[in-house]
Amino acid sequence: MADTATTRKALLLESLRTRILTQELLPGADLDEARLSDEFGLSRTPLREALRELSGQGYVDLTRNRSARVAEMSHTTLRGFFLAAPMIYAAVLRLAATHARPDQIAYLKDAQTVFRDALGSGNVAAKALANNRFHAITGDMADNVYLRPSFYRLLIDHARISMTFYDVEVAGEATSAADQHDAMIAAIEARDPDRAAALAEDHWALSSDRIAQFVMPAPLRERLGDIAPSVRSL
Amino acid sequence: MADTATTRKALLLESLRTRILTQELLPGADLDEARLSDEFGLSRTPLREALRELSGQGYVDLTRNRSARVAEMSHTTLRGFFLAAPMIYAAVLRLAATHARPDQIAYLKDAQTVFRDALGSGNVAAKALANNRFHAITGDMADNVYLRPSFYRLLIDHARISMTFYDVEVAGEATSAADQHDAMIAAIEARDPDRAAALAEDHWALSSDRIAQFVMPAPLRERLGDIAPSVRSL
DNA sequence: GAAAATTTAATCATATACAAATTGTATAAT
DNA sequence: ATTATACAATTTGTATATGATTAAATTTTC
Repeated sequence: MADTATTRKALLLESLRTRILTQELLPGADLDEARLSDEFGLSRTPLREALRELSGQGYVDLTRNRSARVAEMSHTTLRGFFLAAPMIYAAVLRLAATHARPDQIAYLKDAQTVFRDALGSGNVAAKALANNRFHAITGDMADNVYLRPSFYRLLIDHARISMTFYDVEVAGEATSAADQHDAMIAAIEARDPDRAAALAEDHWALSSDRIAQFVMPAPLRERLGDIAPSVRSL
Repeated sequence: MADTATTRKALLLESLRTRILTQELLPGADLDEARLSDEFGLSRTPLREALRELSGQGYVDLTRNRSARVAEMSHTTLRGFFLAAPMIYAAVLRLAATHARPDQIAYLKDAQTVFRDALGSGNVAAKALANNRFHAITGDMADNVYLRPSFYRLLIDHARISMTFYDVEVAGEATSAADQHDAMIAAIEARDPDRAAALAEDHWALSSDRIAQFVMPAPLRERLGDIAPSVRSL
């Protein structure tokens, strides 16, 4: 009985994480305790504890006497994301190349296989989740309790942002991301921290460009009087 | 009734944080739920939620079916601390100098006054807590949700390490730390990110030196046959 | 008709009770 | 003497019930 209950709790945590990462639950969405406890066949006590855990990891925001909500993403947080991401990504991958254990490298290769499969599937959520898992493993490899919380927080929002921006994918970008993953694996396996850090920055630049292009696209350049909905690139 | 209960919960959180920072609760110490709920006049339900929160912030480690424990500090975590601290401290102070609001600067000055008072008092815990509060405010100023969790995690262990090492304080070091705090305030007020970041690194170098001297002191240099307990410096 | 106040419904917070799991101890068998 | 197994005690995990707080809707008053 307790066995099934604890399973349900683990299931709930995994489900909420996935739904938040894939934006099935949008930023700011209300997480009603009664509704969720019904849905997962749990009482409200363990459910509330699960929400506390998710809050600690940055998935959820809590306010006293107010329902839990999916962590917000404003233009301010986006700015903070661009500032912090390159530094943390590079630091984590540098440490990963220093500390990675053989079994972790095996996990990473598995995750990369799953990622390439997801790229072929055309399933946007699968891509974002597979990418998330790949980088989460590098976070474990780095084995630094001080960088981990920030890195995971970044990965959450990187996945959510990707869910928005993978739709307007530029041809070839995804495969070059996959190639970079392979290069990272090689650098880690070769225990080459400098190369790993450099790859992290390259990888980031790629993501960054895509996101920047989405947030600040080339403006429409219609002349006054033009009526036909043609959009010319600059 | 609920008012006093929520107050007790806030009190519990504050008390546990303080006790952990000051090493009154040592790393690895068991946090028995029943005992704590008795001590603070709370039922176990809110107590368990409080422990989840503290776990998210890095004060406490949780394991299934096992009692909560104060977060460990091994030689591995210490190494990770030295690796991550300079980078995160500099980044946070740089952002603080960019984003600090006037009311936050006022808070920071208050905290610095408290810190100088604590230095005079000779109370080791008071020093560590006041220093912790000062830097926590700079963390708020930086206003970056991605750096904050790591920075706070660093501050926790910085305080705990200080509690060990402030005992063997070298004359003049504490006051120069206070002077650096003043310089930081000035840099933030002047909105000079580069100077703020540089000060963070200097400040860190000071802490770092003290800790290094404690962990790796100059070895005893007795000659075989020497009996008198004289300790010569190199 | 609009604004303010009071009531009502919904939701979150805490307390108590019960079930499950782990750890320690004692006894028996090898 | 040592190991294995069973039982008891302690502690954690979950469920249900009760109390407090907030938000909304209706009513009342100006």
